[in-house]
Amino acid sequence: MNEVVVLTPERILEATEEVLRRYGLAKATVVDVARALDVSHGSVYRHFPSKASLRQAVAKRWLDRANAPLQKIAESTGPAPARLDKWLRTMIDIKYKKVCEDPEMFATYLTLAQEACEAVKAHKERLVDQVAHIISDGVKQGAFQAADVKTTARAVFDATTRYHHPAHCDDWKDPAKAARVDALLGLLLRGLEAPRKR
Amino acid sequence: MNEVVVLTPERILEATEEVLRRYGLAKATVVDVARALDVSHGSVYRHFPSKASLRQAVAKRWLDRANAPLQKIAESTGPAPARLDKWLRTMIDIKYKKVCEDPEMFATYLTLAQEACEAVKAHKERLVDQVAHIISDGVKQGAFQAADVKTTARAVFDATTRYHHPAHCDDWKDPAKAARVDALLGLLLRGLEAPRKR
DNA sequence: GTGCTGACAGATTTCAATATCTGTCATTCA
DNA sequence: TGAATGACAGATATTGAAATCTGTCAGCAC
Repeated sequence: MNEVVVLTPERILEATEEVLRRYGLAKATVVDVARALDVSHGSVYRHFPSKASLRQAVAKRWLDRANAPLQKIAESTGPAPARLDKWLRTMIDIKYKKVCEDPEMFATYLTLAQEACEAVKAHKERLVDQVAHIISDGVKQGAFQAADVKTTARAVFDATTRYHHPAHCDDWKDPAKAARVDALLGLLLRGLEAPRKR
Repeated sequence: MNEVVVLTPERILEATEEVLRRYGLAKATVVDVARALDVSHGSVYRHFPSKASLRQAVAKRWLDRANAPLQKIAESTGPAPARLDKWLRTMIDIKYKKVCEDPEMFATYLTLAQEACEAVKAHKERLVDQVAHIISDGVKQGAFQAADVKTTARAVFDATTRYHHPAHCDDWKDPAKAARVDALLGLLLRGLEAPRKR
């Protein structure tokens, strides 16, 4: 029963992540990936048309993994204000933990993400939709006021940029971060709960 | 009356900006600056101890210039909500115009600012103090609610990061920007005006 | 004396030769 | 027949020698 191990896109992505972790973004080559899988580099090109597309696929995988827990919170039930608070704090935490536990890999993913900016745009769109979903629930529950849910969701997402956008990750070790996040989320939630004028 | 033109720090900074504009950040050398002033490069080192300090001084000048109009608004009188709105929109506009009218020079200043991160920190502190000043007026006027003015000011500053931090300048040409800024500022002002719970 | 110069040492950058990698494809192997 | 190979051309990265720059300082000029 000598199972022949077939070369799948999934296995290639796995190996690519390993190579990126080991060699770093700048030094990782398609030849390295092929070597890790014990195949010729031509075989890799049978599954991915270019090195760029391989990198994109790695970035996409990473974004999908980051998305899953947030999706879950967005789709849960209960009072919207607490849910939005939790969703935002979870997003902030996910990013923070990622950068803490493996800063080099975080930098790698960051660069990959910049290259795959279309995938990032789609990812952000999904996140804003999740916020919109929560806010929409909040409006139904009478807890939130919002003229345009999607626009409001985007405003909330924009307002927290400093704590989830990787460009600001150097600031995340600020010891006053927790207090600043509290102040920011408090301000936003009060803004959502407030009656709109005119 | 053959006035002898003396070499001042101010003249050196002027020449340095000119050299940066002409050659770009990477290629600009102290020798170039000296040549532009028609002196030996040793003379430049009489006024600035190092190339790094010269760059820092250029960055500082730039930050100070950007600060002036905002300071004016912060110190003016009248209803705080409108003043805060104007202050934030002015800050956003200043950055936007800078990046539009000369993107290369903006990139240059951005790198200089990263090097002179202490000066940037001080600059941001000044800006937050201006926001705090406006919010403090708002509280006195009964228009705003704020437990801790400085913390609230920081939250407002943080919340607008996406529209004033240079890391996001690529997003500033988004045609929906104006609408998104409106939504964000509206949300923040409602949050400031809302009564605090508990 | 004060301010500038220009020659210098060590650090940094440039440049061109060399090595490695990306992406293709005719050929092999099961 | 369809996946994998490995040799290849053109693109990209590495390397080390040469050129340039940074920062210092003894000496010159006013």
